[in-house]
Amino acid sequence: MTTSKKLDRSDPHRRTRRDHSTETAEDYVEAMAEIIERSGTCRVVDLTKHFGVSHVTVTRIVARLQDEGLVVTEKYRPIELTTQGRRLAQRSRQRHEIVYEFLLALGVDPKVAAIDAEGIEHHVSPQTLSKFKAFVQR
Amino acid sequence: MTTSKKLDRSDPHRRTRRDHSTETAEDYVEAMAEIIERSGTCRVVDLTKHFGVSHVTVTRIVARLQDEGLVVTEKYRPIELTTQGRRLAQRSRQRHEIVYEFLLALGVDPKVAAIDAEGIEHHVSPQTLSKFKAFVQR
DNA sequence: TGAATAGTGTAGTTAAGGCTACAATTTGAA
DNA sequence: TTCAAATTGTAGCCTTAACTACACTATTCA
Repeated sequence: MTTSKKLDRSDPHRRTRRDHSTETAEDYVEAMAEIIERSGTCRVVDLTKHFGVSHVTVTRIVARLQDEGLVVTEKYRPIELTTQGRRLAQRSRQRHEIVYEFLLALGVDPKVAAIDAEGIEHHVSPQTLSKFKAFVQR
Repeated sequence: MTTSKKLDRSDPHRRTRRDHSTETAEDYVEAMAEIIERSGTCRVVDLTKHFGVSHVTVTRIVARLQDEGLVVTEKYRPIELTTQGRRLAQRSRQRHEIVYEFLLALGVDPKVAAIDAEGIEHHVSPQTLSKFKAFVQR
């Protein structure tokens, strides 16, 4: 049997871990979309500033995102989002917004809400998200 | 100036990442406390089953937790929590419970709430947590 | 008691995400 | 136009967390 009780029991944790691997992608395409919207183009240095990490880290993550088909870029050139990347960015941003607005609606301070939303957004299922949305529009 | 706008801007992300490094510790001591409560002792194999990972992964994480003073163990012996470990476990469990109950109170299905709570609990600030608690006791 | 089996430990690999140091390219200003 | 500064790339190292394969210890039951 592949579906034993033991496997079922570990499912929530597996889910948690799998989410981790997409968090970075979501954070990055979301940031890129914002930066492009604000300034026209997105460069490694913009992401370096945005995330507060070294340009090396940014470069490597961008390369991975290109492998995954979310962005397109060439050496020493700005980074562009693919259609797929833009779609992911939009979904991520919407989710982020809802979580943030939800925390505000709960009475959390804007600064704290901003920090918590960053961490929480990646772990909110569609169902929970819709509950958040309904609460904001109470 | 060490507190430039750029640094402030990246603060939320830094916070998110720092949280990551303690998530595992919290998950593990929380699981250990439950297992010890339920069965008397906690062994590597119990954590292996609980998290659905290999015993090697568990062993290495337990070694790290021992370095951090959260657990005590010897070769081929059960794992015990230190006072510090027990304190962390209790705090983690309380927070986990509050998040879970909060999601239930919002109307999220128990199964979905269990999954989301796993992911969310590590990213909830004390302030947000108190809002959650207040909402449950509405 | 003395294997089989269950449980742990160890070695070595992979992948992500972090870093510094140094090399290469682009760009902007004198 | 050319050279210095800004930007990006590359090499190489660290840590965490995951794995397989194999070695070792403990336990159990025939």
